[in-house]
Amino acid sequence: MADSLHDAIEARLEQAGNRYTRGRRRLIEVLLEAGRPLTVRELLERGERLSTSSVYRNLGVLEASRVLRQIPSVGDDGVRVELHEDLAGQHHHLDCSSCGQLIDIVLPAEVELALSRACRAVQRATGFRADGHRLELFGMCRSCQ
Amino acid sequence: MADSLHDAIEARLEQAGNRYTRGRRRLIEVLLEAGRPLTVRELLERGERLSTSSVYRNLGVLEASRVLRQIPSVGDDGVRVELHEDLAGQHHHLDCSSCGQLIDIVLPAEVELALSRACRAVQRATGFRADGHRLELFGMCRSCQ
DNA sequence: CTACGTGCAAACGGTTTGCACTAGA
DNA sequence: TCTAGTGCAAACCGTTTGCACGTAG
Repeated sequence: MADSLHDAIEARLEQAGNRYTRGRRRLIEVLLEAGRPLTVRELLERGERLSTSSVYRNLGVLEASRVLRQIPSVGDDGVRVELHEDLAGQHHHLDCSSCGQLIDIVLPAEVELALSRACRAVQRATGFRADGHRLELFGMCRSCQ
Repeated sequence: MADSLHDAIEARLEQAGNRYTRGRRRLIEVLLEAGRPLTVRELLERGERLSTSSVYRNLGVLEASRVLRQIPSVGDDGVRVELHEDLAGQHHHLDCSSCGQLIDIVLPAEVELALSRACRAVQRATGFRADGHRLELFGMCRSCQ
């Protein structure tokens, strides 16, 4: 599956003047295998031959090349990382307050539509140029209840 | 205005077995005066006689007593703090990618309604018990454009 | 050859903690 | 009086950086 995904990633990197090196590919593959946002710690644990500093540097490069996205978190386990929405499809997150895990969800089209309209309304009303939005539901996942 | 707000805060603290001390009151007043989410650094700069460790400890207490809320951020300036939604009213945030500031916004009731319905739909579909939601619009504020 | 990428170890900085002291009921 | 709260300084830990080496083009 998805050699085309790697091709798209390489294209974005090269467009930004960067290479799709082995280390960067390993990082992406760990992320794809997980199928959910991972912390840097999780990336390092799951990936072979990933070093801390290169992971952080590559997060910067991959984010600037619009391949990845960093998700802020209140917890003490640092930033989480996922594929950019252009590559992974538009989705949002459930944030379990008990186990701290993020779970991907896709909202009904009508809700996304309402959100997009709200963004444009805010833009007209406040002058804030909204490039995107993030919705997070917090609560407790099925297995933690 | 809003002695009743301080009364409500005191009630919540006492319900959780804590006191509404001077330090905690000073922290709340700095936050009220700002009228937007503040970082810990900003709290310390604006407040007289606030010490780092007490601020962090009090954030924990005030959050556990449902008086405050911490907002995660990707930036390097740490967590941001605002009044709990029960006290401040339901609202969301514009996140300027240039200056990093968070701006409060209130969404049209119809959008909030759609979001609430979406939460319940997710609950039925996935078993995730959603206690609340957070929407963030990112882009660039009027003065940074 | 030359610039980009990598790994190690040290530095950095936001947050937490140990401990002695203070204040509120 | 007695427990909760506070301030200082040190510890902690996620993240960044300097530097020497490796690698792709």
